[in-house]
Amino acid sequence: MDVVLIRWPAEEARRDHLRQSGAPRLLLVESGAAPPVAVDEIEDWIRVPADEVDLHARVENLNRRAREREHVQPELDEDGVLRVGSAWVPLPPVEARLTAALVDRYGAVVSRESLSRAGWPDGAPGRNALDVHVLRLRRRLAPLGLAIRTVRSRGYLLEWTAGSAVLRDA
Amino acid sequence: MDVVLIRWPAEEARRDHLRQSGAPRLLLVESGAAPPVAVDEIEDWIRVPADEVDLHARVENLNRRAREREHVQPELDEDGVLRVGSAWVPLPPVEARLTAALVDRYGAVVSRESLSRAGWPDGAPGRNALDVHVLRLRRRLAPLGLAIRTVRSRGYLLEWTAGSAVLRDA
DNA sequence: CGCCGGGGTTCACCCAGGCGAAACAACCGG
DNA sequence: CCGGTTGTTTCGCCTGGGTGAACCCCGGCG
Repeated sequence: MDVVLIRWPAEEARRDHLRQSGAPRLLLVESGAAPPVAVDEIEDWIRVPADEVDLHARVENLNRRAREREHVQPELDEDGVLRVGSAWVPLPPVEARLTAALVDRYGAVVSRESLSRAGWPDGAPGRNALDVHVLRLRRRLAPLGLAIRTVRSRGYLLEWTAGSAVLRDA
Repeated sequence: MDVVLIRWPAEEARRDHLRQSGAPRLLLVESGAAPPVAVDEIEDWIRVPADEVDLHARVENLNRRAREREHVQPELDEDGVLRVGSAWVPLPPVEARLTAALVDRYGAVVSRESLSRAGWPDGAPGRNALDVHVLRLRRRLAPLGLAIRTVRSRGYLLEWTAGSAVLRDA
């Protein structure tokens, strides 16, 4: 998960997009432009033209912060709010139940059947419903640095975006 | 808790001392010196001489982060006056009661029902009354850097705005 | 080697309901 | 009489949830 450099304010749209996908960003503020207001923990800015050393220092800092995020446990409260550190995302009912199941067995594979039962306690709708909700959930969780990985024909598991293949057992 | 400006690396000892006491710091990096490696999330640095605007932006950013970290929350007194730092707003009766409920469970979701009961202890008016008051409350709280976030189908939640305009400079 | 099929992903589209916002009417206190 | 407060209606957007279909990746098989 590398830090992405973005020209500011020229590439504002790109910044929002990257934020959605949970990538750390360094905004290169063009002279004359007002500095941005930080939208999350993994964003920083620097005035250009900038010293190579300074730029590098800020990039490193962002990288470290992105990595630190992985040591926090995601928490889902009763009101469908998923929190990671100070960041949080509201989850709609179905996705909240799915997330509960995933967080519950965090880092381990949860079968499609379990998920389906978790999401729809009294009968699942079409077979595709689960896939679609997983997709939506993925997008919602991305900004928090969480990813839902597929284990083909087995199920899904929840982990950190930047996380390597390291097994993290309880 | 105001941000402390420190010359770097001249005042390194002072920086460590402030870090111990949990104060937010902005290091003024003298030209030629290497940028510091951040020791925590309430420290930032800027190369001097620096633009006034840039410096201010970083200070504000640190203030916001420090506030979050300390779990500082707004205070509502008996007379319907909401205070945050040195700024304040008078709140009319209904909105004061709603705010009380939100402040009470600060940072957590408050259901529409709870809010409705808080605002109108003996019987709620029409269905939309709450929506409208939340809207008005939002406008009143915005200048203080407070925002009421919607958690769809669950309720509302009070928190600090990402880009608050609250100035608490010396 | 190329075709095929199953499992997954993604997209477009639909409907329903929650919520936001503006505009208006009644009201209350000075 | 006037400005601020409160309640209501109405309109419309956006989101949540669901379905079907196209597509893609990969392993198996002729």
